[in-house]
Amino acid sequence: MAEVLRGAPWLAGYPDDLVNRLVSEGRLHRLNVGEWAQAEGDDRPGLSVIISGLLHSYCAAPGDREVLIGLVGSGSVIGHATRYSGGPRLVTAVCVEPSTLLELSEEALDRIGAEAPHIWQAMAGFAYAHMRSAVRMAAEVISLRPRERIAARLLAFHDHTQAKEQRVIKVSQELLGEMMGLTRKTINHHLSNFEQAGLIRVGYGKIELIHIDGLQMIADRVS
Amino acid sequence: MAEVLRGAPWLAGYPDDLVNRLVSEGRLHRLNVGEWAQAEGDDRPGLSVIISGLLHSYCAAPGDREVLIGLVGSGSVIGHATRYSGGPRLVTAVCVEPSTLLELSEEALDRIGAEAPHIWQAMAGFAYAHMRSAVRMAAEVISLRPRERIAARLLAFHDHTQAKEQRVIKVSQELLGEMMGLTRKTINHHLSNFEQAGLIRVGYGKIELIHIDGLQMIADRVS
DNA sequence: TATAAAATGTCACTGTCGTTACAATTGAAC
DNA sequence: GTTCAATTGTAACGACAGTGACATTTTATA
Repeated sequence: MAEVLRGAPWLAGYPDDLVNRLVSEGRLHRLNVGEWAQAEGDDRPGLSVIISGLLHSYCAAPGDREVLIGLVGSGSVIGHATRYSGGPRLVTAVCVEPSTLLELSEEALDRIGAEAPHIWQAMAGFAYAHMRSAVRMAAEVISLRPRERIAARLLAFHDHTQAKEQRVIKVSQELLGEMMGLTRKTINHHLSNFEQAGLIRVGYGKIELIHIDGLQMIADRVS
Repeated sequence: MAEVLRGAPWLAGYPDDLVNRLVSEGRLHRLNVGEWAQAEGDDRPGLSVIISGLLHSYCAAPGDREVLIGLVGSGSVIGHATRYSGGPRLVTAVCVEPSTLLELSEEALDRIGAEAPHIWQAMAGFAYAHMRSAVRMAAEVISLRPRERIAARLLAFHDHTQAKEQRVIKVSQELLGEMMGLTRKTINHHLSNFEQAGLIRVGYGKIELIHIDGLQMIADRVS
C-alpha cells in the first residue's frame, strides 16, 4: 500500500513521513463491483486514495443526467477535501473491479495537517491535476469535431497509463461514446476508419494503439 | 485591495492574518487591454489574484486551437501554484478591461506557507473550486444538446455573479458561441427562441435573464 | 458444452447544426 | 453629429451525427 502512495505523482517529492502518516491515519476499505465509493449526498467530506482496482467516475449534469468523466485507478484520489469546496458532491465513483481504498476523513486530514502541513500542498497539487484534465476535456469537446475528439481522447488515455509499452486501452465503444458525448455508432464508425488506416487495432472491449503519431496528426488536424 | 481578498470565497473563514501576509508578500501589477496575464511557456510558477478588471481565460486544445474557457473577474485566481501541477501551462489569460493583479511568486507562497500553513489549505480550496466548475462544464458540453447547453451556461454565469439582482450578462453572442463550441448563428437562433418565450431579453452585447426557473427547466429537459 | 449476456458491425432515415454570405442595428470615438 | 466598428438578425444549402433496429461475434456463466 505504501508503495502505491509513494508512486503516486501527487505525492512525489514529499517526504516519506507524509506517506506514513496517511497510512496510519487512513482507514482501509474494500469495495465490490457495483458499490459506490461515496454515496450521493454523503455529507462527510474526505478523500479516498485508490490502492488497487478500478472505478468509473461520474459527474452530475443538469436534468438528472450522469456523465462518465473518466476511469480512476490506483494512486488516484477521489472525494473533496475541504470545507470550502462548496456545494453538494459533484462526482460519484462506482466500482467496476474489486477495489481497495484508503479513506481519509476530514478529521484525519486535519490531524495530519497539524503536524505535516505539506499535506495541504500535496492536495492542492492533485486538485490542480484534476482541474487540468477536466479543463482539457472540456476544451476538446468544445473545439474538436467528433473525429478529432476521438483521436485526442485515445491519446489522453494513453498518456494516463504511464506505461509506454502498454498501448491497450480496455474500454468498450459504448463507454467511449458515453465519455465524449457521441453515440456508439459514431465511435464505431471512426474507430473502423482509424483501423483501416492502420492507426489502431480494435478488439473486443479493448483498443490497441498502433501508430501514436498518426493519431496525434488526426487530433491536430484543423478544419 | 484587502477588501477584495477578504471577500473572495476561497479566503472566507481564514484569519485576516493570511490576507495581510498575501498583501505584503504580493506584488501589484497593472495590465492594459490585450496584455497577457502570463506569457505562454512562462516557467515561473505562481499565482495572480485579480483585484479589479476582467480577463478572458483560454485553454490550449490539440492543433494549436485556443478555446475560451471563461471570464475571470475580481477575487478570482489564475496560474498554477505547485511544482507538481505538471506540464506546460494549460490556461492563458488575456486582459479585456484594464486590470490590476496581485502577483504571488512561488517563493512568496513558500515564505507565507512557512509561517501560515493555512495558505496551502486555502489554495487547495480554490483549486477544488476551479476543478468543480471545469468538470461541470465538461459534463454539460458532453451530455447536453446545444439548446439545453446554452440555457445551462447562462445559468452558470448567473450563479457566478453572486449579486442576485444583477441578472445582466455582458457577453456578445459571438463569445458565447466560442465558449460552448457553437456558431453565433446557432446561439442567436436559440437566444431568439428564449426571448420569444419570455425567458430572457437580448440586448446589444448583453443578455438579461428574466425567468430563471424557465431556463432551469430547459436545461433540465431530457430528450 | 450449452446458454445467456455483452460487445461489435451495419443500415436507411431524419434532424440539426455549420457554412457562407449579406443586411440591419447599436454603440462609441472623434 | 457623423463615421466606423462591433454586434445582431436572417437565409439556403450541405454535411454529418443521432435514432432505432437488427445481425453477428465474442466472452462469461451455468
